[in-house]
Amino acid sequence: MKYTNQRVAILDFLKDNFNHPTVEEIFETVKQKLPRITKATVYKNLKILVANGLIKEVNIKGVSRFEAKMEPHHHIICTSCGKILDFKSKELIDYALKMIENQTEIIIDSAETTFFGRCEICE
Amino acid sequence: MKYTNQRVAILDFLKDNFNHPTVEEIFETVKQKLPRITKATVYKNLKILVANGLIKEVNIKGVSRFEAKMEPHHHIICTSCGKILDFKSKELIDYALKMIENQTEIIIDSAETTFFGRCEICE
DNA sequence: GTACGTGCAAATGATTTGCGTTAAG
DNA sequence: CTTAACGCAAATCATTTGCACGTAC
Repeated sequence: MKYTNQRVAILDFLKDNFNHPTVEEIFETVKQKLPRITKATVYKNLKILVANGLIKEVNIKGVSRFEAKMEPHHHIICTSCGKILDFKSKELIDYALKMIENQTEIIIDSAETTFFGRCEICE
Repeated sequence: MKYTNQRVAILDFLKDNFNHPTVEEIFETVKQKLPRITKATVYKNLKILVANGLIKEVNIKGVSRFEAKMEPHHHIICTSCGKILDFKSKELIDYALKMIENQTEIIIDSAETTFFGRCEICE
């Protein structure tokens, strides 16, 4: 994979942004640095960056969002303001895996949990 | 909400089908009973059935799927054959909620967990 | 220099919308 | 009877693709 300007700009943006931006938001921001970039290029690059394990794609309410935080973690979505918070808990991940291991024959590789609620500002 | 033939057919199909069908699959099946039904009608009805709490929408790998099983449960997806299994564990749900309650100010209403792994046939 | 990536425009696919007609209650 | 829902076609929106040109390595 070549580290082109476009690719690096997308990566840099995601490394600094913890709001789980959508394709549209990534495109609009990167466009400010590289005005000639197109959405097709953003799409192609996001796919390649995901495939190379440099970013993660999360689907929230049918919308694709991206993040550069690679450690396993959960997402909490405020159903009032739409904010997406990260929630990391190794205990919870381990507990879930043990639970499944005990009750099924299935070998789990990864898990994705999304919680819905109201954040401290909105409640 | 009126219980039209189309709506009842969709509901009946989902009540008997535990494979988390997509819009396309629902459309193709219901079409056999009601040949004049269109995809637009299926879309409109799925939305209304979700809004009325009669079915649930789950988004798996960017694809919308539907189910009539309303009790909270988790999904396990076999990354080899694509099969989607249900996994119900009240303990796990309670544990997750307690974990968040202890560590944040957020009030959680619901949670959606998707596990990725290989099923007993594929492993 | 070569292969991979870019930008553009066109294609595809999913979902939504508007509207005249039909049927549920 | 009245209003919500249907079927159809067109519109919209997200994402993908093909291809000539450009650039990272």
